[in-house]
Amino acid sequence: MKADLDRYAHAVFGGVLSFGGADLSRAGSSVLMRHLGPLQTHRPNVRLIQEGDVLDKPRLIRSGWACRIKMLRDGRRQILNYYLPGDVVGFSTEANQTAPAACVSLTRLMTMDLSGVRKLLMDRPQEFPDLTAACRRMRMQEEHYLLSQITRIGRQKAYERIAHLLLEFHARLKRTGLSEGESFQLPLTQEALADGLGLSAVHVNRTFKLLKRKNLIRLERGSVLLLDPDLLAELASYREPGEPAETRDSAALSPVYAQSARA
Amino acid sequence: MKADLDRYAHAVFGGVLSFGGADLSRAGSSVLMRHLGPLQTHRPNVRLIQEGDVLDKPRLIRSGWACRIKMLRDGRRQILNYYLPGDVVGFSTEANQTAPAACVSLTRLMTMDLSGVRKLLMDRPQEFPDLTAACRRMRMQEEHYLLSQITRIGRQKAYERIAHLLLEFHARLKRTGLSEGESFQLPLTQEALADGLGLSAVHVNRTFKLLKRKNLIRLERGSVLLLDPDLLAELASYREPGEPAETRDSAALSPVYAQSARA
DNA sequence: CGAAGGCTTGATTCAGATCAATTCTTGTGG
DNA sequence: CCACAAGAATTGATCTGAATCAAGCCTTCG
Repeated sequence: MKADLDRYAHAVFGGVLSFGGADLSRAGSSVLMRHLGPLQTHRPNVRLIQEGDVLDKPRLIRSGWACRIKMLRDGRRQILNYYLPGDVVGFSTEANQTAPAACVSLTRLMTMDLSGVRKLLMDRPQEFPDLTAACRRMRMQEEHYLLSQITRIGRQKAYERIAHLLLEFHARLKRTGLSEGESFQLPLTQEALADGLGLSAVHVNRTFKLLKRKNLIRLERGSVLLLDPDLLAELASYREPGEPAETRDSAALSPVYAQSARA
Repeated sequence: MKADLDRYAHAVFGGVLSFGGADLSRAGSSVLMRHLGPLQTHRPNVRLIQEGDVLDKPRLIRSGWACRIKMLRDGRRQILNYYLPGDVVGFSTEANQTAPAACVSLTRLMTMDLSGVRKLLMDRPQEFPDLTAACRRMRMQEEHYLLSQITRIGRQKAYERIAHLLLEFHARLKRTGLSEGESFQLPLTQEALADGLGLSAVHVNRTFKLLKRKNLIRLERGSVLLLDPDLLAELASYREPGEPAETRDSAALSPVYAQSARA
């Protein structure tokens, strides 16, 4: 049991707190281990963090999915980002920082308290350089996902959004060892996807149908199989984090200004 | 001229690096002053930072507007966030951090190099606690704006998006002293707004017309007057940063789970 | 003055929302 | 093990907000 936990924590943290395949060292991982709190279970659709809460109780997600949300007055819901197993919610190494948005579980969830790790990193960060670096990569990751989210919902079609998000999920799960080849478990309802994608649940359903008809994906009992990841990536303009953009410099700007005179 | 610059820098930095009205101290501000690089001018629609660039050349915007963008293969453009006078672009206190997105000028721009300040904060942060704190608030701000952006384009109607964004601009300019009562200069083309709002330029134009017809705003020669900020805020679900959400807890979740059994 | 970019407006189309059933799953208690 | 209740998923019909296409019309500004 202890050994099992150990292996798991290393895998998860190596994947999630690392960026671009760089793993947490064995040492860092075991430091982590010694400061993990007990496992805790949460029901689906429960608020883990309220908007405005002080971020002093970070939690590592061991299993299940969560997200951050913003509500509009009339009940419309926007999911800002998703948290997958291995992700950390409510984390900040700054004192008194508050949550800019609420965090809720989307499925049944198992989490572990990370307050101990947080304390370590706040009190003597220089003693844990690789944990500190991992935190930094984690923050960069999160910003990357937020920017992707904006691009998806701002400028992409329904089928592009879905393809793009599925590719993101696949890549993230792969890094924590939770995918099997080109398939993975997707425990979200179509409504939860819709609220992240800026679409209606009905349209998510229809777009799934379209992607299935085109032989791009297969869906069965909560699992997704990407039948043609390259084509999907192509049609969703998907890029792995770190993968450089094609530099069509002129296209980025109004054509007129591609050359032009002084300011 | 020197005195003028001094005053300006204090005002701008006090506003922008501070959060919720807390100003940079006179001391911090003057430290800053002594480490500002020379003024530099940039034409409109010029790339200041490429995606992937190392973030070692932060710049303070003295005048003009900029933004971060993501391009899709076919030329669609999504503006991720806007930078206003007083904002800082390309800033990171971490070594070797790279830009997750390109940054371009939207108007003619005047900026000042902040590499000196960055060096200070990386080498001896503890000597400049209020600058360090200001950086933290700046990061929080930026995340707040990204989350607002997601909510706007994900779940709001065109008129809500525009109202919301105008209110955000007004609040941000007010903090740097660049608004006059309920009016402010908006030097963006409707296309630049459209690319941030996930709309077409034509529809932005029509929605402006609608808001004018409803006597909610007035537009003239690049300036915006908010005729009824409270009503605008109401209909756009706009909240000032820090203002708590109404806690309609049940509405945030599927109705069914408002009470319910064990996990 | 002239040209270019930006703004405005009309006409038309279309992607996606909404409304309304129906069916499929899944978990539950008897 | 079965019946059933509650969500989910699916599908059809219809509506609509916003995109697109296409002109004109203002403003700058060199």
